[in-house]
Amino acid sequence: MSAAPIRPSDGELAILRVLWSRGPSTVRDVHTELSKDRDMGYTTVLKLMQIMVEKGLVARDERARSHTYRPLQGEAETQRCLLKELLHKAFAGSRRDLVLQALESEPASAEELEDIRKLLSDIKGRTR
Amino acid sequence: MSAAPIRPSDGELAILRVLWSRGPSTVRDVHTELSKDRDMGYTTVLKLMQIMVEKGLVARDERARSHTYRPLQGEAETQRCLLKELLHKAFAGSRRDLVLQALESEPASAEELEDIRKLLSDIKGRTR
DNA sequence: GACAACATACGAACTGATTCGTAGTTTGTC
DNA sequence: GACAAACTACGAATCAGTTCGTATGTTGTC
Repeated sequence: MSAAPIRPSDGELAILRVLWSRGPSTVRDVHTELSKDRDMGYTTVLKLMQIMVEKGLVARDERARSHTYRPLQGEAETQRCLLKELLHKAFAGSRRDLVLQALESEPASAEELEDIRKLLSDIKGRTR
Repeated sequence: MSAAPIRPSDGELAILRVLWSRGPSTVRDVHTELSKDRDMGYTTVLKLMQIMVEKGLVARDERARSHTYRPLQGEAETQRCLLKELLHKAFAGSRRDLVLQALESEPASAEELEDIRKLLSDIKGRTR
């Protein structure tokens, strides 16, 4: 049994997303990547990543002078964790309502809907 | 054009949910309701609701000694707002992935899936 | 009128998250 | 060796959200 996923804060999530897409990275890598969007100092990212080690969100390889970090929990796992939280806080646990609002938020394109329809029949097939 | 919905904090959301389900309520009403779950002081709820007035989340009717509060934005609207935020923070904007994880989180029941399938074809019909 | 019950107002403490400056260490180059 | 560049460590300020104690005002009952 693996441990329950840890809920990352917003800043932590932003860093995790870089690690998920780039694979193990240094603080500089992550900072460079995040700097494309927001404007944050290098040591801010460093500090955040150090905290993430303590929390068990990432592991650090200290063999090289520039430590490399890798995520300790998967993207899907983390997404489910955050979604579950929102499900209970805002939707009283109704997944139906959640999906409804997800699809209503901005008009979904036809391809998007078709895509999701396929997804749904996949899951149904599996459940059967 | 109505104003963009305001993102409520967790505590504010809990209060809004009471107001959505009960309709206009006093601080005491809300406190009584929330006390069933968590354990929080009366003045904590009061303070929170006062802040919500300032933020424009709720309106206050001061005619009676016990002021009554009503929500200024709807439940669905607020849900979409929160969902949209999560969509971009955690799913890189992919609604498909979001719906996928929503359905995978806990195994969905057959009825639940069927329910959502209907929902989907409704939306498709509308888009067409 | 005195008192108890209950209401609002509000300052202040506390928490978790974020941000960054500064200090000190290691590495590479001349 | 001296210097610049790049790294980690860490204390401290700041901010939003939450919590609650205390002050103060109103109402109803005896």
